[in-house]
Amino acid sequence: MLRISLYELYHTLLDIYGYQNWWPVDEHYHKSRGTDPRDEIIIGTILTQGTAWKNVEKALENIKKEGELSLRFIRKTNHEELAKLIKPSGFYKAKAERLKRVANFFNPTDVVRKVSREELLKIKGVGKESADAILLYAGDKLTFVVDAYTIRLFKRLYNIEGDYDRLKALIEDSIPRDITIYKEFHALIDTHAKMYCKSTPRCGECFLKDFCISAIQSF
DNA sequence: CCCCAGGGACATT
DNA sequence: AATGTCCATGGG
Repeated sequence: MLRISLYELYHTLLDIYGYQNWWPVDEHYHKSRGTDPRDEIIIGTILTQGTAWKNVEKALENIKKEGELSLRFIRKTNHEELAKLIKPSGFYKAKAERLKRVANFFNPTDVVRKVSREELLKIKGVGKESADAILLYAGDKLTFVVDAYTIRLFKRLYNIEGDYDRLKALIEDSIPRDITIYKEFHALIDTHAKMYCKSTPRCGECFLKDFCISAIQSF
């Protein structure tokens, strides 16, 4: 028996924070250069692994400044140069290799809409969250993205334990099967987790405390 | 100084 | 199947 249904949670977060419009891309950049904005989403997905988005933005700016924010640029740039450009995003040597593998996978381009989750998961460096993020935000495929914030919020709010696929299935079965709602809900969860349901939560100020199991007990 | 951030691979138990 | 460790920069 949930104190607040998942769909009510979605609407509550939407009322408070408004539309997040994820995934953020520089539309003007891609329009003026003829590059694919989906490339930016795929690149950002790898760069943000275990890393604050602020640091990813620095890396993306470096790529724009010194090269081109596209998968073809990733393919033609050597490892050392690529690693140097993405250094601010951390884990840069591993991420340079992951970017190369993903960029080569999406060659020829425009297969992102047809690719399956299983195929993406075969790429070393692409786990469940990255695969789902690419599918949902770059491929407009109806699949929900679970991340560390989702697991933390749902554990506290509902006492639902992690396990990626179980949580993913639960959410997909609890809200309307709509691409925009999937995109927004995931983004809203992250926004709320960053502002209130942080590593050390600010339960006293949180507007969800009356619905939250953890807040009542200990915070 | 500490902890944490839009994860994932790999080793250990 | 769970848990630990490493990868690494930058901000609070």
